Amino acid sequence: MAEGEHARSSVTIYDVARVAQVAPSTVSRAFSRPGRVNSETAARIRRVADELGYRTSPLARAVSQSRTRLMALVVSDVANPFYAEVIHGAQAAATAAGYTLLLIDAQESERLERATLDRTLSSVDGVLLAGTRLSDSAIRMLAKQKPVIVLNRTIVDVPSVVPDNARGIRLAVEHLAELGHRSVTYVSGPEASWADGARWRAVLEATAGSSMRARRSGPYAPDVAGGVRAAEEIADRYPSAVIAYNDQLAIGLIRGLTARGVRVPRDVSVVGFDNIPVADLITPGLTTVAAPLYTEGATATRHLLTLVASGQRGTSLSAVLPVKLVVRGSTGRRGRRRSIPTPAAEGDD
Amino acid sequence: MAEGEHARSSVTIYDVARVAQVAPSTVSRAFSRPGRVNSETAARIRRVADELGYRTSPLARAVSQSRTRLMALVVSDVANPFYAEVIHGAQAAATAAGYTLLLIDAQESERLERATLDRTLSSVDGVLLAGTRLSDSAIRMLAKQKPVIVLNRTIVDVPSVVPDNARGIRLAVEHLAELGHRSVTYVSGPEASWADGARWRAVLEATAGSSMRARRSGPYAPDVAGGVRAAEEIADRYPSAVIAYNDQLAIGLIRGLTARGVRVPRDVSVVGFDNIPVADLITPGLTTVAAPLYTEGATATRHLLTLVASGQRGTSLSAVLPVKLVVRGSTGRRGRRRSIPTPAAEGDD
DNA sequence: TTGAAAGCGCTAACAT
DNA sequence: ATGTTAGCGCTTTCAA
Repeated sequence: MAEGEHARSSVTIYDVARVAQVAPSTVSRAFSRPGRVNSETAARIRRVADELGYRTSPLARAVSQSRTRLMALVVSDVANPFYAEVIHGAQAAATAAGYTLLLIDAQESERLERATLDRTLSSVDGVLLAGTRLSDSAIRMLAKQKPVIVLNRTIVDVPSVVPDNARGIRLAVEHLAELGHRSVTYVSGPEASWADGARWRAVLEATAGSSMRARRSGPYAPDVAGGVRAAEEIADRYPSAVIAYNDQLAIGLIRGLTARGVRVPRDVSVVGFDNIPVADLITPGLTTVAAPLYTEGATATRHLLTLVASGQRGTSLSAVLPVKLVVRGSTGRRGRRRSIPTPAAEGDD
Repeated sequence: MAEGEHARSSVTIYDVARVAQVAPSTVSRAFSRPGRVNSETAARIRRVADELGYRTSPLARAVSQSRTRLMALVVSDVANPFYAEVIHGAQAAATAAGYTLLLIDAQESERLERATLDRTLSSVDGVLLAGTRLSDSAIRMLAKQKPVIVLNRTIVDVPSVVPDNARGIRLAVEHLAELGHRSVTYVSGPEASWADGARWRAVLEATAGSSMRARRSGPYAPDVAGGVRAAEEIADRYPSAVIAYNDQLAIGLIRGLTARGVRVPRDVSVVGFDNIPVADLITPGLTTVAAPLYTEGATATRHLLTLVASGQRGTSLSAVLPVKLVVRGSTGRRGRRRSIPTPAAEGDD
């Protein structure tokens, strides 16, 4: 091998076969179906393979088997801590099953997402859509070609994995009610988001029976900057309690509010959603609905691989994962409000 | 196609060839070397391909070309925000070059890393080692088989991309000196870490000429928990200024210190390294050396693909990326110390 | 510019 | 239990 160059073509199954004095197919069997070959022959083959430094070629195998042991994981922004946890779970489950992850970061661009997915689709056994810009119908089309699981969104005929949004929001609302709050504002995320709709509906449901009032503000970008903007908009007639679409929005909200002299939780209580790691690091700590991010990724992956293995399109493979409320410092008893001119219409907060 | 099943075998190059009335090889050319085929024929082929819904198979192509357009990205923990940024940059650069990322999360396990890499190696054109448990020699071996770039670490004969640790630390030390600090403690990360060694050495160098004293504490795990532990150990004779191995350690340190009644920055100034997004979200904001995380990922990827394209083992492709100091609230003037029994030996802090 | 044929590394179907 | 042959989808000689 010339200096400065990489190893040429690798050792093939034929090389092993020749040295081990067996047919290539036998070598193949020795590696894929060890049971179907004489144990002595198998041992000899393995020994020769080791000596020669033979490595099977997953790609070549994939071509002849049309089974790649690769799965695509699509997110809209890898750097988002929400996805980080999901990826972590997906990665672990995939590795455990002998699968490898193809990471596709759509970078918030539908065009890029389609293009990349298009290029990649034939190389994978299945697709996990953790964060996607694709329309429901586009996803249904996709699901006709390959096994697909969507995360954090439900689509007719496509299996999904979602956190129990309704219960999470209910827990949050109850928590606020216990603290004496009589009204809650939902600070919403992206308009088109299924999760946002689900959460807002849950707020309405959770407050319906009680004496709590629900309002909505937004939409805002589901990041810290979006939260800061939200704070600007609600600062002059801020509510006593807020539930934000997600943690990042909540964190931005707290920042923006604090910067304007509104104290959290003294003046306003803030609840987030997801429980990303930062929630515990900021001051005050963020009270939030803890979604099992890691588990979502892992579960979705397992379901996907089940689908792959069965070769069916099991739409019944959806899951709703349990959530819980993590109470930290950003929520507190409803206090006497500082005197701020408030529209007369609102008498109770 | 049976209901509930996925699409059978896809449209091949042969199907297109038959319908377009040309030889398969011509279709192949039409897609890979458009110049080498009559433009009218090419147009016809493209039209037929579109009508039939033909998609090239990257895998089959890879088998015959031994060029997969896949690259492996190895990290030790996807959920770590440090890697999140790096992955982001790598992903963007890879996509831009028509490459797809195979994400390998070693989950802090060398065994798992070796195993996964082993399984995957033949499927990729190159490897980007962003966070690895592998030994220098193991990496050199690896680099003999495929193009490799290491991040945040330098290894003889293997091209790398690292931030300018020395300059970053120097900036931090100068900043502390200007604030009146006369001594600095370096809270170190993992013992085996190249970056940790580099940073500690940089602390020594930066303080060498000046009147500053340097001490070292650790090693600690490079995460928030590690920082909390570090706080426990240094709390009773805490220094006036600290530089931590990385941001997570610094954040944990601040937490632990604060919990023990030591105020930051009033009692102790804390500087981190990396400038992960959280650094700006905590209270007080973390003063830190900003490493160009995204750029590191992108640069490393570009270098890797250059290597792949050249087919050479260019060890000269290493880069040291510029850093800057981001001053936030965690550093301040050295104040009068509260009376805490301090070993008499230390008179100046 | 195009076609025919051989080959990439591996697996599957059919023999023996 | 093993060998023989054909074939996965694409590319690459080599001729024409």
